[in-house]
Amino acid sequence: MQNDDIAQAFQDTADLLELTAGNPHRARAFSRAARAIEGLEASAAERVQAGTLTEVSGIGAGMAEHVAELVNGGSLPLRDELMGAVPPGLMDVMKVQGLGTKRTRRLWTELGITSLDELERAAEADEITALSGFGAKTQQNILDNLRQLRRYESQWRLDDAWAATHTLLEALRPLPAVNRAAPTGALRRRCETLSRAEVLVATEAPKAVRDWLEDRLAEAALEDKAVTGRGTEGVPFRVHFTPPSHFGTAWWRTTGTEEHCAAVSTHGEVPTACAEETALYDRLDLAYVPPALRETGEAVAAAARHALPSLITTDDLHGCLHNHSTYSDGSHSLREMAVAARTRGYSYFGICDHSQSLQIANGLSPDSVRTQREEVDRLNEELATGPSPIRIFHGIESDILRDGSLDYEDALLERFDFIVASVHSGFSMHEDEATERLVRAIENPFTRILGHPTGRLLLRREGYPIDHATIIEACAENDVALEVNANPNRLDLDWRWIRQAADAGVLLSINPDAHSTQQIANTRWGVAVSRKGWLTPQQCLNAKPLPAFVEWLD
DNA sequence: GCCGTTTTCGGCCCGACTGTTTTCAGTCG
Repeated sequence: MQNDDIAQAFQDTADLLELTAGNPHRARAFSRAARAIEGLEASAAERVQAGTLTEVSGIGAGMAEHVAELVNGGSLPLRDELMGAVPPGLMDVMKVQGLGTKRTRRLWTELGITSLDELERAAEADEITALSGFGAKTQQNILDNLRQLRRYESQWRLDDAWAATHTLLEALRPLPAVNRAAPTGALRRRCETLSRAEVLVATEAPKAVRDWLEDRLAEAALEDKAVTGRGTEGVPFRVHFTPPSHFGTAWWRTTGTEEHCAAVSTHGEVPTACAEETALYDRLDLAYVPPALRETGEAVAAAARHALPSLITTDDLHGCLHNHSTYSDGSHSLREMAVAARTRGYSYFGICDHSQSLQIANGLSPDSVRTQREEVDRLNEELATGPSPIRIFHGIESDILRDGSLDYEDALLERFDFIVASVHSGFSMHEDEATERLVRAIENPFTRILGHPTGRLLLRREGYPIDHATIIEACAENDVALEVNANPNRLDLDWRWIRQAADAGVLLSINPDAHSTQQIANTRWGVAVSRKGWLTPQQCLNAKPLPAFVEWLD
């Protein structure tokens, strides 16, 4: 059992305790334990066996016992018991933005609402305003956010779809009937969200594979040349079959959008029996188009001129900027984070904890900034030698305040090696308001990178609206890099704007926004979507080798 | 249910924002 699964069970327990009017402090303890487990580097399951789980702050004997029950028995009795005390649809109601445990409880106990459908009906019938504290505006917000949630719930995040696909492929590939199996469709194109995961299987014995999938997938349904169903975590799948001799053609046809495939077809008759995709593009005298670029027909024109760019890869990255530590809301110490970055082959590392305004994330006071500076200096002496030295740059993720200013006095701002400026509060802005706020931050001489430019959380929250062209222009004029936040919840800047930014001469910085050592690996998602934005290593800030990065800072 | 330089009880992350009511509760980050 993974730490994330355990953390989810604990967070559910916390919510259920509040929904059933249990002790709110006990609920908070479960919430705290969930976050602690989520941030663990080692497996919580192993630590509970070793008896070292109670060493983690926030986990006492009781929580360790709950983890043991979950790991050994596969379920959490307290959660199951609480779950039995509330209607099954109530947890869905709480997913609506603006509905927490208290309002959800009142909707349930006072209006008898137990599901999303009932909530929608009650809001449409203007029944919710009958509750004291619920006005017309709240009712309309509930309705709007419920419909937004419905749109989100038919979509899956790339990382979740990827994990479910990995699980399926690991089981599929050893089957004797399977010659080859690979991700295809939107998943292979690395779309940030997708409606289903697709897999292509090369086999001489499709019936055997279909029978296996019918047992393996939930809600399995057979189609002519495919099987659909749901895999782990409910991710919807479509598995296509092809004879091995036609694998390349089938892979090509299932990967690209219709628009891309049509554009390729204009260059000649597409061969039906290519075993490899590369042969297909060769036959049409086109350069091989990486799956990331098969969204539109645009790349095909460049492929015809054999002028496709050499897209960035994770191996091109030398630096890892924008990371958090225990100084603010990270799970690992500055030293652990820097060493983890070194282990992953980076030659420089940027620490960018939260600034003072972000109290919830333990934002750094000016005193903490100075203490952290001293530690950075000490670590830089320690880690500068050895076979793989790494240099730490002292940065900060400064909040962009309501008026567009940064979060410390200039005298302190100028002491950082670099500053990532990001918005963390006051999201409900009109486009001109948000754009002006960001432009002011970009024009601040201490800002070097604009962090997660729209603040979106994929399938959870829309970003604030910005005029991308104006932001890009301001970044170009002020030599400020744009972040491609690589956290799979964000992937912000959206890849659709990357090419325009790069063409305007703006450097893109692919930043993991890591809050733990494991999350340094988020970078892979940032690289994946940057490739969709045609990004080359030359256009990426942290693909610069250390001396060039230092030159850029200076 | 956790924690402890008030150490076995008593408090528990903190401020902005929204929509409501008219001084505040709930949610979010």
